[in-house]
Amino acid sequence: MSPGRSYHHGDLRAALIEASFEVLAENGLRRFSVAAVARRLQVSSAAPYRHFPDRDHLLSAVSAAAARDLRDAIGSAADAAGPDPADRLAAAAGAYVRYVTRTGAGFHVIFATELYEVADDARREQTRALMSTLLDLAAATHTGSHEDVMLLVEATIAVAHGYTSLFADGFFARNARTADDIANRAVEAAHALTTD
Amino acid sequence: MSPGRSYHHGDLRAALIEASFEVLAENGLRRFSVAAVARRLQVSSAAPYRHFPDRDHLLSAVSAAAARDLRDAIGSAADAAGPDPADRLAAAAGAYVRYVTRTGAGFHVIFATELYEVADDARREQTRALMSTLLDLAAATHTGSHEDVMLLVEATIAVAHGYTSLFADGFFARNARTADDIANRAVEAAHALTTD
DNA sequence: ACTCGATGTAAGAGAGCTCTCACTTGCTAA
DNA sequence: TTAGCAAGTGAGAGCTCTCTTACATCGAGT
Repeated sequence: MSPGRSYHHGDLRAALIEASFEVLAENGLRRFSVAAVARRLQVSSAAPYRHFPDRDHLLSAVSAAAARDLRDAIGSAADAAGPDPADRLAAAAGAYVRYVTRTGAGFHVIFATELYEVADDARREQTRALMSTLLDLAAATHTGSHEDVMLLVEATIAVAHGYTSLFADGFFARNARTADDIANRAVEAAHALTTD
Repeated sequence: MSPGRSYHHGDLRAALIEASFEVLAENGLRRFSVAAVARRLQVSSAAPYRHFPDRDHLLSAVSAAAARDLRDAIGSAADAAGPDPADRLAAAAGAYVRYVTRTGAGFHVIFATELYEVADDARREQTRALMSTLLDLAAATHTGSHEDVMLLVEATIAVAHGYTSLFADGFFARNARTADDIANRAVEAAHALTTD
């Protein structure tokens, strides 16, 4: 226990979620571990289990927080993009790249298969809201069936997630791209989806 | 050791690479382990180390094999798509989705950051050849600088990889998509990249 | 002041993984 | 035929991880 901090942490639960983002950003989901999060906060490796019954419930809370923050980021980016519906949807792709390269928590975390069995109403609500926001942005671009709108959302996410994932895996390393470069290219590619 | 098989395997090296694909397809890169590959072949967990100095060198060999097979798959798909250059490049995206959903070994494996330090000329050559094939397909779609061609290849890969990655993470589970559905949608989205 | 519940710790069981080491087996070539 | 070597094996060291258990500490309410 470090001096200057009391025996009790204060808000370890929130701190665990925050530190989880840092671990995800540094190590990726592949090397995410409860132990690493505890180390980062300099608490014992048993401490997290006071707040989450197991690793997957911690990840579920991270997923919920990521869905909420990502939705905010997408909303802001869309508003900044102006009134044109196609611009607004494409801006969502850029926001996705920027958010996920910064935090490490993208759709692969938010919708991770290991969370399917975790009962967590907060997470369900946040992911629903996130999808709802994306569907609204897509629906504004053209009149189409609900199915078509969903397909457009999924295509936009696929573009954004593809760029992000390849960037995280170092695929663009030789070209020395920055996250902003990649985000801009994702915006451009996403835009192409609505003008074909 | 199972009866009917001699003490020596015959070609354990090749079998390890093949079994690695199966482990990747089932568990993903996240849960890939040398031990799991050895178990699948019913050899001792020490046996793989006769053929590969460490886990990363095994993965590097898998990467080389994946790059070679993926290049073949892309070449075949392009030829099947006919003469139109845009169709041929888009077909590569579909081939990518089909190959990677089947084998689990996509660009996240082929260009995995942990392989950057592994000296493996065979892998370097196969990845170079794969990129070369993609660059040729992209170059045929329009006259542009080498840089522009590279951007188009990267965008195409991003689309294909995004769809594949989300599919693998179960994002489309509720829509009950098959890999072929996803591949067709990737082709369509990739096509949009060349007609904007 | 005192108790009690919430939240921390230390210790460790049990599992899986990477990789090593000494030994064994069986093919190949002299 | 037999020596030598490539390629197996079993055992296990050493690491990290998840999660549990028994105990310690602190703050809040009586």
